[in-house]
Amino acid sequence: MADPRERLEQMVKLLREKGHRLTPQRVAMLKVIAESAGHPSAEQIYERIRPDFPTTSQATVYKTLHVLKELGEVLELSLTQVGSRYDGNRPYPHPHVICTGCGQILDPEFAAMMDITQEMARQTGYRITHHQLNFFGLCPKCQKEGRKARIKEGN
Amino acid sequence: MADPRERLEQMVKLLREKGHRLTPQRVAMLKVIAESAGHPSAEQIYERIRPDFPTTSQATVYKTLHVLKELGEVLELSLTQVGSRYDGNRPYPHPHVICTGCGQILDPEFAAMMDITQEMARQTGYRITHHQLNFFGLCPKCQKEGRKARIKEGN
DNA sequence: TTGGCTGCAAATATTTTGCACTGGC
DNA sequence: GCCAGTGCAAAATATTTGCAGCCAA
Repeated sequence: MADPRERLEQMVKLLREKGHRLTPQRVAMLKVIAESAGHPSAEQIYERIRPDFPTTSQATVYKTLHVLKELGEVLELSLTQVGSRYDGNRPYPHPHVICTGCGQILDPEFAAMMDITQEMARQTGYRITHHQLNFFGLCPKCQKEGRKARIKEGN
Repeated sequence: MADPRERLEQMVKLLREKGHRLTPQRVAMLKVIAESAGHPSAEQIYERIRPDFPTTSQATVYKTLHVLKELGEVLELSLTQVGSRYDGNRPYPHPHVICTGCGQILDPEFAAMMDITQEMARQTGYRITHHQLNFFGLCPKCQKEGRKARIKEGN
């Protein structure tokens, strides 16, 4: 994971360059996103800035997330059964491994996606712009504790 | 694509075996699913059986889809921006290539997913049960017509 | 000064659920 | 006849939108 301070500065700089305003609420959000090692939901981001900005609304969180998505500074992980999660550290398509027991999300190493994407483009004639690759299963801890899947992610 | 008649019989047989009832509405749904070359939404299935069963409700469609998912007879393709699509012909995880211009969905050939899944399991210690792999881009036709992406599928 | 941003509320869209009634087996 | 399935409506979820007032630049 990148250094949170650097990451924050990057995002601040880009927002400025693109003519977006840096309100205190927005900066607070950026901090949360830059510091999150995991994959927070909009709700979680909201809860984390609420202590400092009690009047903040979810709408503001969603609106800023939308801006950040458009600028390519966060990746939205669309998980139907759980809602969206946001990754501000690796804002480009990459695989995720998701525990259906406890909800933990990992970012495994996997370099071959570019080749596979090209093969798909060749096979279909599509001009492919992005992808999503998610694996679902039980993490080691949930296996040990005999936990059952709560999230039934279909695809 | 499998022969629709055979596919229908398969599903009918399994529902019977598992003690599910075969109501006329349900059989109509099974037919639609077995005959669909594409990836219909719940709504589309609903619209297709409505002429024959005008009082049918969406709830019934969703409930039957749920049963079929549990029996492993349909694959649910969770596309956040468009809602879920259902594949009754290849009810196991496989890649999809989705046109963000017109919504067309293809099922390309790709054999290596098992190996990749094993590699992910090895790397993370997860017991992986299923996955989703979607590619987004413009189909040849939309490229030619200069169409722009309408669906902005995140990941 | 001003237009982007905020925050509240209402709207949207999709899927799920409760429940009385019906009909498949 | 029993009970799963149906159909209507209401609920639950998650996200988006409208708009009046505010404030970062």
